[in-house]
Amino acid sequence: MPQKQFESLDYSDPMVARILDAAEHCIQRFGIRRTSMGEVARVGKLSRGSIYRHFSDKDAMFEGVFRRRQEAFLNRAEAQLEQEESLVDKLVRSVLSGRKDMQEGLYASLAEIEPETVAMMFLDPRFYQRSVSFWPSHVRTAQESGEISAAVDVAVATDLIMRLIVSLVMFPRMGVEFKTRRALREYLQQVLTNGLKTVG
Amino acid sequence: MPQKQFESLDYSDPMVARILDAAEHCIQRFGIRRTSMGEVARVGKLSRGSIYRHFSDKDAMFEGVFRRRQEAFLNRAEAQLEQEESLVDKLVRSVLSGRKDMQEGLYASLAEIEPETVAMMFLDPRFYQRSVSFWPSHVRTAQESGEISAAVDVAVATDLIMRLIVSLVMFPRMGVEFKTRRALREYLQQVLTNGLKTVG
DNA sequence: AAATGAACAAAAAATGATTATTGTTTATTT
DNA sequence: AAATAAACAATAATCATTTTTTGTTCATTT
Repeated sequence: MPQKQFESLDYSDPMVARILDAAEHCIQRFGIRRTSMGEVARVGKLSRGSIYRHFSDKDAMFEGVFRRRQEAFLNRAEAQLEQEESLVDKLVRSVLSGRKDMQEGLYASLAEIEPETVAMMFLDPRFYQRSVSFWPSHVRTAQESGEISAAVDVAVATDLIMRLIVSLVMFPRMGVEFKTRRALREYLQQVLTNGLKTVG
Repeated sequence: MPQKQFESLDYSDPMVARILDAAEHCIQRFGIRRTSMGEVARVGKLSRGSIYRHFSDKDAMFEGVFRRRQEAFLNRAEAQLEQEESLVDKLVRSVLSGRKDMQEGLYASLAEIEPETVAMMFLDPRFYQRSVSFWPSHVRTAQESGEISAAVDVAVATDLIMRLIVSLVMFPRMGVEFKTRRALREYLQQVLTNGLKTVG
């Protein structure tokens, strides 16, 4: 019987949920540095010992908070993306969701208190790993519908998609600012289907 | 007579050069936080007053160091890019130069001492502004040679180019790792000329 | 004219004593 | 069985204090 490689947290465990809820609440109020295990215990109305039963240390607990958030984000994204017909529309949706999450979500409030911490997270390649595994199925669907070429390697297509999304979320403006949904869609349409060539 | 909008530093002024040399030396040894104006003066064998004659404050001085570095980098890049025949080759060259600079240059040594500072710099959109103005002429050249379409807006093409370079320098691996020069070139060729379509 | 050196108050950083937090353990409770 | 509460040494944060640094000024030197 093979061992599980990546034992995921059981977010349905009510104790785990309570811990993460409390920890997340603390992050929003005080940031990571100024939050103690005692404070999390107080907020969650549980004992410090219980936290250490579920998380090896402080880092693991906070990592759990962000993992849960990201998982929830990806689940919402997955549902949203089902609604979209084309790969381009999926990208547009992802960029807009990503931007919203960055502006309103947990990262936004943490960025106000500890911008360097957020900056470090964003530059950590692991931050994007989970999202990478999200795209290949959508790529294949787009290949089947003929939206993109079946000859292009799925991993390569996924790579480009991720780079575009990450870049457009991180830097709303690079050379051009795509203010409207339409402008963003046009841009992504162009890049995905033609690169910098136009089809005559 | 119109006022100069962006008064650039006169790097040829020997006093300015001495200050920046000393400051850069200090950054490499101690980082930004642990470097004092007195230390820079000592290293550069000049008076603290002289520094304040040329730079309004500490921030401006360190900004000068990085501006000079970036200007030098762009000048070298400009020369290198003249050698390359195609836009794709220019991108490949830029990515490789960028990666080298990040691994061996001033940012690399600062990242060892103050990673958060470097992370903050990299996420600051201003960091890329200078480089953006670098590309339009190359885009037009590529349009004239027919490598990319003349119908695509120069600013849009520049935007894509910048996003690809920044992404590939910042994250050598996203979905795929492009280890060889050839693999990187193939990827960029595909993206630039066809997007995710293949030309039949 | 530009660089220096010294003096200065205000701000920031280093210091060291004090307090809080961490991660572990144990006995006790639910 | 899982959560709690208390105790514990080791580590880390806090705080008041001292020291350094900053940015400015001005008389002196190159």
